[in-house]
Amino acid sequence: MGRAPCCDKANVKRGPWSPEEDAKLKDFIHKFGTAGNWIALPQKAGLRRCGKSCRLRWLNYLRPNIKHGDFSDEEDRVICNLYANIGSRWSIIAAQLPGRTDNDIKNYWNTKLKKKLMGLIIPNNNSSYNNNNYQKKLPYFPSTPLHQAQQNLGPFITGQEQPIIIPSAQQNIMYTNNNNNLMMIANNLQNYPNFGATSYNLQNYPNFGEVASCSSSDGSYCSQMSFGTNKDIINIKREEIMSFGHHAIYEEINNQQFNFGYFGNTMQEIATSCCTNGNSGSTTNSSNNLLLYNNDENCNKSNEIGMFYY
DNA sequence: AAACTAGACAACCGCAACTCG
DNA sequence: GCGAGTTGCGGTTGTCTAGTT
Repeated sequence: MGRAPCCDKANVKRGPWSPEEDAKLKDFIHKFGTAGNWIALPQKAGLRRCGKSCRLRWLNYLRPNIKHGDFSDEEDRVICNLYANIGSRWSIIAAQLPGRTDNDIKNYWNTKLKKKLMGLIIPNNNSSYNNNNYQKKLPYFPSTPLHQAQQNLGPFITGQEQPIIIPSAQQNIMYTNNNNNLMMIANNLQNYPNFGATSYNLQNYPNFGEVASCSSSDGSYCSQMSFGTNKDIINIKREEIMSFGHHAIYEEINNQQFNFGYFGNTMQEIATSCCTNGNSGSTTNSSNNLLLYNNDENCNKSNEIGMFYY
């Protein structure tokens, strides 16, 4: 025997709300509030609706101070940063954007923002390679099935396009992987044109503008990594990072730990840390390639997510 | 002009967490 | 501590509309 339904579906109206229903619900809540019980509310208010439906309609559209319409650049930035950090926790993200609802943000992300970001990050393999076009040198950062990943990586593998060169001596690379949003950051960018290019591209994009930076007191190496927006910068000292298990970086939000990224002095170190944190990374042969995969629940390499040369 | 398609967004569903007796 | 009822959340589906064929 399953759970009892929350309402009698046969006698309940579904679909879009009419202005009359909206007015009834608004009027009732203004006069009596929700009385702490959404399930009983529709009957009291004279609505042939499910209590859950009433709650949703009120929270998403009828309550005061709801903001509709286009999202601002600042809102884009907040959504992107939070999504990169905590994933699809829409209610937490909505809490940071006054007037916006979780449903609104979820729809916006799924229909617009995600595409906007992917369009900037995935290289367009159809156009000719141009040394001055840094977009073409960006690492491959998609959340795509393997076959599509291979398709996109094809030109790199076959040598039709230049691979991304990451110096093996590269220090303090940070590789973040949160719900398939990936980015790669390195310190001493001025010494590494390719990473400088990556950073340049990301920083030119307002939503990633303040995502991350490395700094040190003497500039010789990265002793501290910052991650976040101006409002919410998290500084993690190198010693602290290295003291985390497997070089993984965690952040606590609402008493829950979220994986924040991986840290290592070499790509091998990053691969090792990825392996122990839900992904797997491997170095292949002597050509200094690094392949990263998302693991499925059985720990099989199921989804190629990135390929880097160094 | 009709049929079709894609995008946007509103609404629903199922499940887990929470509350309270 | 337990269980029923309720709420909150995130994924998914449904509906509407504008654009295209």
